[in-house]
Amino acid sequence: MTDLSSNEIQQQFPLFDTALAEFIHEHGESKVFESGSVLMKPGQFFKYAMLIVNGRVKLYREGEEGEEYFMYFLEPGSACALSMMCMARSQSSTVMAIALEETEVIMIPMQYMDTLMRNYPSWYHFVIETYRSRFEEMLTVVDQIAFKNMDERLDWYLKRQADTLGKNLMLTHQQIANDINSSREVVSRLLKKMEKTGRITMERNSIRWNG
Amino acid sequence: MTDLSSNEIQQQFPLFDTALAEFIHEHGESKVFESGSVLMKPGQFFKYAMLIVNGRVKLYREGEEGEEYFMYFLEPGSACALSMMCMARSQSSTVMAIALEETEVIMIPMQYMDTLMRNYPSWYHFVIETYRSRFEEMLTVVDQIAFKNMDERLDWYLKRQADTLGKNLMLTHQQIANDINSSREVVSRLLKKMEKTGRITMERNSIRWNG
DNA sequence: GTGGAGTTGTGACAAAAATCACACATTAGG
DNA sequence: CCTAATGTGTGATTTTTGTCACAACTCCAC
Repeated sequence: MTDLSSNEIQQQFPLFDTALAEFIHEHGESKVFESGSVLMKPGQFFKYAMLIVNGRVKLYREGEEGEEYFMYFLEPGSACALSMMCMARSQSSTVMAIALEETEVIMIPMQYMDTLMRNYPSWYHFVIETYRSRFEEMLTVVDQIAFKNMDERLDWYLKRQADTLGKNLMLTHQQIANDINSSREVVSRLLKKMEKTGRITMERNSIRWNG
Repeated sequence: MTDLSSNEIQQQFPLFDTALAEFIHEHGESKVFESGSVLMKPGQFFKYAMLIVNGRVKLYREGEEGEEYFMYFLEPGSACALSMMCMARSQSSTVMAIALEETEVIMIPMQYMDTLMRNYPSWYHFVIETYRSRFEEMLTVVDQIAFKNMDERLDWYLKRQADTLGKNLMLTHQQIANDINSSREVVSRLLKKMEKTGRITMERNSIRWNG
């Protein structure tokens, strides 16, 4: 039983019909993740599908030698595609998800997946849409790293951050470098250039995106 | 109505139960793509889910300036995840799929998706598994381009080619360079090194993978 | 205040990859 | 057999990115 009423659920997830919202209200479990806590980590086995009600989650890929690469954010009203893929524990490395703020989640136990799929058409529409949008997002990530140079990738990275986190980005150069798998010095220099063109304004520990 | 009997379908797609195989036999349409023909191209709108019965399909991403990046192969017994996502036409660039050999496909019209999802549990298990495995595959692609140098990426590329196409790879250096978005000279030099270590053997127009 | 940890700026240099400029070999087609 | 097209090898150079070294600045804790 979730903390949210079925009405509130339907409001957050507009694709759900009333019956589905009620089912989820009945069988889902509410959970709150503290800012900074791990929702998902390499090698994990999933027992729940996770729906984000509130807050913000960052997903990134970890390499074998501890490298990182930022993939995308999960926002309220979306679901964690990976949790729904009911993945078996994976190979060497997989995906890391951490809460950027206090994040409220509805956890739906795996055992209900069949029922949901069979009896609630709006559920599988939601599932398909979730997969589709994440897949598309991954494709744009591939585009960037496969085809673009650092300056363009950095620009794109900042744009995405600003789109979901707001124009005032509390990020150090080092954090950015980690997210795009570059080095602090390179990021510093490129940011400097971007400041000259007026695309950003820099302060200590933060960057303002001017678009 | 497909050319294949429901028995043959079940044989190719072991996850399908008998009822599903019959439904697909009934409502699917067989189609053969010539070697080299395009199954899917940027900006396309899908009316069918595609199941690969025979042959081999190569999927790659196209960049804005005509760059390419090889993503993965579709093999018999698998489905095109993208076709099943019922995508709306996409942005600037998306995915290209071409047949490497004569390829036999079952096309299932989109209008049956709801029925299939609702009444054939083995269908959505298949769909989920298709998404999951493609997503994982995309993640490994990201790993390579984000974290690895050209020599490792080339090695990984050749390994994958050998895994699905066999150890004798009919590829020119230029084709390889296109697939991994590098240049012919770089590929030539790296191949030379790999030949010295015995990992491959080179001939004109082909490379033998020795593992 | 003082000290120290964390952040940023910058030059010099190294490494990886792309590009340029050819030479030369193989093969297909007349 | 000759020629043109295609494929391959290799040095030299440039561009891009990563690395190293170190200075300077900010801020918090003591």
